[in-house]
Amino acid sequence: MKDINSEIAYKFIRKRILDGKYPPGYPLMTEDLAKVTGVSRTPVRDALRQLETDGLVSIRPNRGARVKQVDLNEFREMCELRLALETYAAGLAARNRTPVELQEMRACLARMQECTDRLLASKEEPQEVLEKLLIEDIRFHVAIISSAKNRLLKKEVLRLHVINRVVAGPMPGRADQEVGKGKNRRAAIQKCHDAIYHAIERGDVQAARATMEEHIQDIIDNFIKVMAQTEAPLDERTLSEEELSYLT
Amino acid sequence: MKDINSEIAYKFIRKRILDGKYPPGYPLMTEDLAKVTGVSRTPVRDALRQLETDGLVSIRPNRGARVKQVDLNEFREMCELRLALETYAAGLAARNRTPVELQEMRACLARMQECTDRLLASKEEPQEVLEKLLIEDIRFHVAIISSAKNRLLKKEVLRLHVINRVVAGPMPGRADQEVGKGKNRRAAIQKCHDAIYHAIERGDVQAARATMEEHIQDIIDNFIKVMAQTEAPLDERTLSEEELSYLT
DNA sequence: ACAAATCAACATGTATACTTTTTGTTTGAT
DNA sequence: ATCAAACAAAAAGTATACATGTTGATTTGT
Repeated sequence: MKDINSEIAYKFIRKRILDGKYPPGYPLMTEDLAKVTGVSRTPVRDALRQLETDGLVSIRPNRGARVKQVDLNEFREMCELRLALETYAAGLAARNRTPVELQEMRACLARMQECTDRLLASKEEPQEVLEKLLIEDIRFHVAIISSAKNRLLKKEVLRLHVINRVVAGPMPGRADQEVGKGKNRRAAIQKCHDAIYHAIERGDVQAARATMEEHIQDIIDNFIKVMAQTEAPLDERTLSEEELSYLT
Repeated sequence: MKDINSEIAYKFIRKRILDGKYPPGYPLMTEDLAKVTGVSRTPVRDALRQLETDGLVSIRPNRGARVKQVDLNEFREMCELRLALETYAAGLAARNRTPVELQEMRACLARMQECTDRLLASKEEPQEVLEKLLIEDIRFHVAIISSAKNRLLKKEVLRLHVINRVVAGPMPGRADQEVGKGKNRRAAIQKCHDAIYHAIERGDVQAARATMEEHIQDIIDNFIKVMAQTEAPLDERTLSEEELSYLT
């Protein structure tokens, strides 16, 4: 991010958080991290601050840093943010997309269709295909956000996706959660994607928004369902007051 | 924010940025700030990082920090973000608002109406009334965001408002820009606010969104118009690559 | 005289010693 | 035996000295 050494620390810690080696709640002590990363405490602290703004770490004054734990309420809030941003982005994409971006989306759709077909054909659900499907799904969504031509919007959405990923756990085992389990569901998702694509292609802002909103809402509902039965909700309340400081 | 001393520095610098004493582009040198704030460079650096995540300061590696300058493109992007978030928030508010929150909104509307009436009556436009109008306007919007019951969303919107405020310059002189100049325009805004309120009151999600979107879009259009004739656009490009790091 | 390279100054980035705060344990009184 | 207060260990926060990089001016070569 900023400097050579703090960037080393940043990348190091971030990687481990995304890998799941530092799971949510894991205490991140500056001295230990300094030893492990080979830099001093100062750049480690910088890195932790940066990770805090990424939403991956929470720092409490005089009490150190931990890998962020997201309780169910905060998760809901993050989902609503995604919904607001990605829906709006789809509308922008319908206005601003270029031919090559449309081509990219079509390519993603085709590759996803291929994966889906393969899954429908075989009785088992090979992990490898599921993961490929997930990757293409992400690509598709990123292509749309990119077409919106708004870097801030894109950055924010990607940030939320990354946090989501940490909450959900590491890559292997995520695929079936996100891509959907039943064959019906998978077919439905494919249909959704098609609808979104066509709305964007014909420049229909309202339709792009509506279809995207429905799609994301569906993903989120499914995700929360899976999450609620898996995890025990953990909390970490910090009451606001930003409203007050805002007018002073 | 975090620690005692870095919080001192944070508040100190933030205040001056919002006051306009440190205008956009102003170089923020750690040593100078350390002297002025009475703390050492370390907490000053922390404060600058925090301000960077607030979007008020930009830090470039090995080249120091400056008060953030927003070029016209980035400003447009921020506006689109606001549009996405506040529009969605209005929809949530229509679902989640409580009676006392509705009361608060009505109170704001009444006070704004009073201001508007006073302005329509007198020939001049006393600065004091304009500022009161602006304050009530902000209160109204904050009340809506609060009713959405989403702290993340609210925090993000307030963050954008603060940046907007810095871009627009200090309080005196802003009022006429934001509140609108002509009497027609002011009446139109009042109508917009009423429409938004009624949609939220009757729990009409779609109408709340639609009216809010129209309203914010109108504010933004006006703002950009004023801004474009006032300022020469300045740039500060940093090419992304976050898309790449996202999949690794 | 102008361009490029060099050097000096200055600001940022880093390491480390020092201070303060937190946290858990021991000890003492009821 | 229980609770509380004092204390000790450890980690965060802070200050400062040192290293590294940037900037702009001076010098040198063509």
